[in-house]
Amino acid sequence: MSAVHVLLGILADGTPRHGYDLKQAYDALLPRARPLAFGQAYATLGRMVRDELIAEAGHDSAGGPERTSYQITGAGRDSLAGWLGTVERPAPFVTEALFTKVVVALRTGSDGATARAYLIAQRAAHTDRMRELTRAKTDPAANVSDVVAVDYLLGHLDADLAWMQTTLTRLGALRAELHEGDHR
Amino acid sequence: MSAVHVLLGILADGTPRHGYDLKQAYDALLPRARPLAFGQAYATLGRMVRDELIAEAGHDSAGGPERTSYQITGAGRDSLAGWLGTVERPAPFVTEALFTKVVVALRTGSDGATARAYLIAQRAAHTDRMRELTRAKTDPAANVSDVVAVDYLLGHLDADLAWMQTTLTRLGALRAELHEGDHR
DNA sequence: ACTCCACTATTCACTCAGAGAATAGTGGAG
DNA sequence: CTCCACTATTCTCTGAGTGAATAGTGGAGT
Repeated sequence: MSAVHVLLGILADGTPRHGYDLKQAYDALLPRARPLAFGQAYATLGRMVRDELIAEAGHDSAGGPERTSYQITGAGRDSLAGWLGTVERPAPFVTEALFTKVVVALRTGSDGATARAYLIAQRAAHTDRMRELTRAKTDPAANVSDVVAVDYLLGHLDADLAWMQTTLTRLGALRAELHEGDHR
Repeated sequence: MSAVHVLLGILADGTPRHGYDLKQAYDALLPRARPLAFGQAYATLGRMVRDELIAEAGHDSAGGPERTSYQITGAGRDSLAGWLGTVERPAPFVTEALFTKVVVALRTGSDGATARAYLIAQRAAHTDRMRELTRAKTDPAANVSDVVAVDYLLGHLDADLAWMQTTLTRLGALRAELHEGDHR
């Protein structure tokens, strides 16, 4: 995921901010997302300036290190509005390692033992993680933002679990099909 | 997703193959995954040779362009077995644009209209895609491999739909919380 | 016979994501 | 008075991902 539009969203209220501040705001806005690395924040801001989505809004070296503030431009607002107004293409590809590993395990091993063992171990890891997330969700200190993010994760872990379950019953057929070409 | 382990899986039967062939085998093994670009295939093979996961198994220039075959090494087999034997960390982060867009839309707009409109449009796109995938699944020409991949996608699209539905009812609370800090 | 096209096969150039280390100044704890 | 934590930015490096360039072979048409 590109950080560009999130940063534009943070800058959309018009107040200029500098890189360090934007990194912190990013992490605060999306606490369950992968933290934005500093290096990446500055690199992204550089590209955004180049693309005229943001512009420098002054340097400030008073009381501390030099820092550069950025503010959103008209093009930046347009880009943000365009992104928010565009539907994401739903699930064009299977990208997850979960799926890939099962296929490769079946293709590699002579019997389905590796794939079966993997699915069973992964299922256990999934249920553990779901317990952990459920705890986080019912925590009295949980805010709405957290609950919404955790619900997203829980829903997909549950979808994984259901898939693993039905795939376990299909392993034989899948294995046979993947090795079909081997004996011709 | 790194292509390394899939390529190792294809080479695991011991027969040497060259880059073009491996790219084709990759796409045939994972037809619902993002196709492996040629450039990426050769770059990945280069790194695998460097890391001694595979080794050159001879050049062949007879009847056509020069081509280099690769075969898996002992270290390559170890790496593949290690990968297949390791459980994936389940859902450490929310990485999807679906989630991010809703949060940014709420944080940006003064009312929740943008977020609501997005969720409704995305819901329609999701149901369309699900119909398309369901058709592909019930197609008499569908093989097991395809059904398993499509089931994976359908499960996650369904999880998205459920999340969108509950998030729509929570938009007000979420918006209030995201703008909390603005008036202090 | 000649041309154009599709296919096999590889390389190159380029952008961006992601991680980590390096630099440098400020303010506070002990 | 030193050390540490924090603010703030830059630099370096690997790898993912895309697209174009190069080059030879074989076949379909006209």
